[in-house]
Amino acid sequence: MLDERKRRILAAVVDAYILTGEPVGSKAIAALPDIRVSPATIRNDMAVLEQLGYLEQPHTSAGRIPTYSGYRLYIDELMNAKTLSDEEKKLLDDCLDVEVPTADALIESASKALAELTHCATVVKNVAPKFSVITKVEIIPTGKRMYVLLMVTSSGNIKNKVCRLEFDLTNEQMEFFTKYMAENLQGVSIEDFDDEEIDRLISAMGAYMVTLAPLLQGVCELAENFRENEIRVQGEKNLLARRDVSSEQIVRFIENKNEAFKNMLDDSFGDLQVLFGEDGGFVIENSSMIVSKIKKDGKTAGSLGLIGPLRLDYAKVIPYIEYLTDRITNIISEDDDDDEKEI
Amino acid sequence: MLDERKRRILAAVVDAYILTGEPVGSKAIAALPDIRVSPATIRNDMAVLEQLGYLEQPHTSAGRIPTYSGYRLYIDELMNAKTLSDEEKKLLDDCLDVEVPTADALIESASKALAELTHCATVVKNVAPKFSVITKVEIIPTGKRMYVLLMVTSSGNIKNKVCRLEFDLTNEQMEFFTKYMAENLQGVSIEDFDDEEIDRLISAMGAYMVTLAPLLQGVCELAENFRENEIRVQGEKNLLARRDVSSEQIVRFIENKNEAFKNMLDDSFGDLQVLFGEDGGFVIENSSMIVSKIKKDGKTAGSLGLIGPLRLDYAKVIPYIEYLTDRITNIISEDDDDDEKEI
DNA sequence: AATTAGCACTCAAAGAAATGGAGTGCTAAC
DNA sequence: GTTAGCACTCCATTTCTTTGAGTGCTAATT
Repeated sequence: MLDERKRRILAAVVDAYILTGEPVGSKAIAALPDIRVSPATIRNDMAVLEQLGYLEQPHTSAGRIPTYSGYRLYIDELMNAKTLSDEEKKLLDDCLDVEVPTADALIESASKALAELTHCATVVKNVAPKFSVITKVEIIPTGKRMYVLLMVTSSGNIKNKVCRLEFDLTNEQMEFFTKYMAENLQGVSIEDFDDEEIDRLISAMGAYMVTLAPLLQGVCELAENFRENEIRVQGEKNLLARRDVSSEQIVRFIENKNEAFKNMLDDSFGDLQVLFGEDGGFVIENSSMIVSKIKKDGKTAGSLGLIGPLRLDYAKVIPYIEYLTDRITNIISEDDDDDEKEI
Repeated sequence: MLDERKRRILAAVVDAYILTGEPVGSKAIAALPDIRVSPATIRNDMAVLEQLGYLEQPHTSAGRIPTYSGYRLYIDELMNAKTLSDEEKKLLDDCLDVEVPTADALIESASKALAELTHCATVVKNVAPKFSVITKVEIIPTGKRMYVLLMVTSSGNIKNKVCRLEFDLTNEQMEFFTKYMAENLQGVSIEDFDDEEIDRLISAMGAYMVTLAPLLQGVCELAENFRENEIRVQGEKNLLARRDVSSEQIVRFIENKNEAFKNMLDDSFGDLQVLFGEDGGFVIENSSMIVSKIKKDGKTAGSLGLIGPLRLDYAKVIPYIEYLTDRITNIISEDDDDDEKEI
């Protein structure tokens, strides 16, 4: 493989390129304190690194810039990821809003903070619905023929929906509905609650069927809302401000974010992955995306990601992301313990 | 004032500039079918129009472009606003989602449609809270020491908030709270419900004060949420894609939108106003903003606006906005009638 | 008196040529 | 294996030239 000196040189090239954005020449590398060979030697090594596909030249008489493989090797083996200082840890801890009632909101706060700290865009995928069950379905009359349906899940999320019915409900009907919901839906996983389940419920409802069917439809939609795990982007303006990234591609990616992320959290991937330029669904030239998984009970529950320029300060940013996802993973596991203790 | 020919020429210059974005020369104007004078004559007239401040030259040997005053005169007097064809009316009608339960959602749908149709950014200011009163406050237990507060207003809007209390509530406490809220808050205007009101309520609560104060705090926050009338922007990507508009200014404007809009709906303005470049709080170079008021009971209730390039197709876009706000004004007034009939 | 043809003039934008410099690859010496 | 030296390459920047659209003015025309 690569000897130590070539590895050093490659690392130095990537470091310098990330810092300046300019192609890096042999002279600049030779000037570094821990490199004790002449520019000529470095030129020879760089020629080898280019042949191996780690570096490339924009044109004959320019310095070198890293290729995707160059970045990959850098991230996997060469860079020395900065360990976070206590101050930085404190800063990140403070950003996490632990007072917030749901895991989703917690993750959201992390995403926001990360976007601000790194001046990049960030992405979160909500905690998967497989972890929550329905804890409550309520119906509240709010006006003539107007009712609010309310669904609460074990993860503390709430959604509501206004239903306009054809008729007003009698007290008896409302009581029946509430009781029926409590008996049949409490504890049901959001994931299992699909059309089949609905059909079963409707037909089992007997005499109330005709009147209450629209409400059940509403309940179904609420569950559906919970089920589609939202992907949210923060700080896209940070990206849009950069001129080395095409705003068109950014906008397109954000529009298709659900498509793009579909397979990205497959369990086959490791906990933290870095994508370059046009890996799979991620197509933003000159950019990279770092995605880190958030776990609960050892299973992937969601993810936190960062989209930035290709020449991103990985050594600084990756520890940030790792720390945040670790903290979140811990916090939502603690919550679990709490619940178990208390229930 | 301006004679007919000069008015024609000014209109022609603005039309052409809106179409092409290039400074307009005398020759191009002379080539138009309804202009029957020579380029030299047009040059003389354009020189006059320039002296009057309606046109300007980017540099000595270029054509003319409109000044702000030029655009203003064009919009106020010269352009022939296209009247909407039945097809267009139908298209716009279809965009309005009348099935939606609240006026805010209706306006939102108009905003979205307008952004798509015009490829511009749109802005909505919610229906003012002065039109809604509290119709319901509910508290729903959802877990150990966890409660959801729910507030519904007469305009059909719902907000909820999760409260984590120090202690669990007894049934008696919950009943008291619900009753107390119903007695004291139902029918209270969102606008009147401020800190003073809260203080009054808390001190009138007697023995329950200590336990229930945090809940009242929550209720207060909910009302506060309703009160801050949200300004939402749609289709900012349409603007960001344009290279003649500084994305930095766009982002800054959207960030400060609440500030910027504060005085913009003052009743001293007419129903439809057009702002250019840097009018008051609106500072996006090369852009203009059209804002149209939505009314209810003759009073300003909200507004729908559009932000686009300075060289916007006003003759097409203004009728769109006028039609939409008219329709919305009608729909939310109808609703009112409905309510009155039914109650 | 208003309009127009004609002409000299201006100036940005686009193209062409000249310059400078950073960086390379190769060879020969260390 | 490493390095100094040198010829070479090619982009970036500057400077100069050219082009052409458009103007303002004047004198002729209607």
